Amino acid sequence: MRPTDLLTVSDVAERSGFAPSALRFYEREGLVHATRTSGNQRRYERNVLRRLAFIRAARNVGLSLEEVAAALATLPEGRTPTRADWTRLSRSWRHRLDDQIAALTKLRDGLDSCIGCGCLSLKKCAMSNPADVVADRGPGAAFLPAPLRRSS
Amino acid sequence: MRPTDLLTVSDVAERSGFAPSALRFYEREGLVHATRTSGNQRRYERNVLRRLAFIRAARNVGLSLEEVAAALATLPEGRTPTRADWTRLSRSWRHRLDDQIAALTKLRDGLDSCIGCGCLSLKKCAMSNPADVVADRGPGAAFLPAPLRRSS
DNA sequence: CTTGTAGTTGAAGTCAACTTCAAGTCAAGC
DNA sequence: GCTTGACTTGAAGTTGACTTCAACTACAAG
Repeated sequence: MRPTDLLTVSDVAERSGFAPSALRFYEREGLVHATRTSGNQRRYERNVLRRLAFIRAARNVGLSLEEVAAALATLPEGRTPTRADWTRLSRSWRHRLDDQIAALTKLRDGLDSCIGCGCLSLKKCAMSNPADVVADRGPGAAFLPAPLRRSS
Repeated sequence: MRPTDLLTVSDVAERSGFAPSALRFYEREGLVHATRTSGNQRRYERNVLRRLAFIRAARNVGLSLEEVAAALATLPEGRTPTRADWTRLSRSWRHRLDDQIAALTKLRDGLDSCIGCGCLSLKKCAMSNPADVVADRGPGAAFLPAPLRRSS
C-alpha cells in the first residue's frame, strides 16, 4: 500500500482498532516496536498487527498490560514468532477463563439460594461472601479472579 | 456491645470487611448513613451491615458504585427494608451474571478453536474479535459485559 | 485526670490504562 | 513550492474507587 510494506500509525490504528495514542503508549511500555523514518515518524511492520491482536485478546481475557508484556517477552528474540509460539501463549488462558467462569457460576448459583432467602447475611450469604469464608483480607484466598475481584 | 446498640466505625469495618476509609467514602457518596455522637463521631445502626453486604455483593457482580447507589435509592424511605426489598434488588443480578458467564464461555470456546489454528487474525479470531464483528467502536455492540469490557 | 487508642477533617495521592493538549515537524498531492 | 493533513513530543488530565496524610479531637480505662 505504501512504497514499502511498512504501516503508518494511522494504518495500524485503523487495522487494529487501537487508538494512535494507545499505540504510542504501548510502544513506551515496550509492548510493540516501530522503526522510524528519517523524519522520525513511526513505521510498523505488519507483524505488529498480530502482536496487537494478542494484546487485545489478552485484555479480553482479563490480563493486565503488565502480564501481557511478560507473556510477549517470552517470544523468541531473533525470529518472527510462529503459529506455535502464539498458540503456546494462548493456551494458558484456557485455564484462566475456566477459573473465571467457575467463579461467576458459583456466584450465580449462590444468588439463586440468596433470592430464596433474601438474607444478605455478611457471614452466610453466597453473594457477599461467596466462598463461604469469613472475610480474611490476606493475600491468599481471593474469591474472584483478579479482573473481577473487588479487594476491599 | 456498647451502651446503645450502635456500632463504631471500627466495629463496622471489622464486621463488614470494608476499611474505615471506604466507609467514610461510602458515606460521602451517600451509600450509607451514620448518626453522630455529641463529639461528632460516627455511630452506625446495625442495618448498615446489610447495606454493606449488598454493596459488596453488587461489586462482586460487577456493578459500579454509581449503579449500587441507584439500586439502593429504590429502597423505601420510611421503613427498614424488608427481606423482599433486598430480594428484589438482587434478582436483577441473575441476568447480569448470566450475561457475564455467557460472554466468558464464548470467549473460552473461541479460544479452543483459536488454539487449533494459532491464527490470532484480527478479523477472524474469536479471541481478539470474539463477536466476529469488525471492530466498530460505536456505543452499540459491546462484546463483553461492562465490567469485563476493554473498550479500546 | 491522664493517657493512649480511636476517631475527625479536607486535601492530596494512588493505580491502570489510556487520552488530551499544545506547540511544533513531516509527507504528499497539486 | 505550497498547503493540508498526518505525525511528533512531553506533560498533564481522566476515571473509579479508594487510601494516605497531617493535624487535630474524643472517649474510656485506670
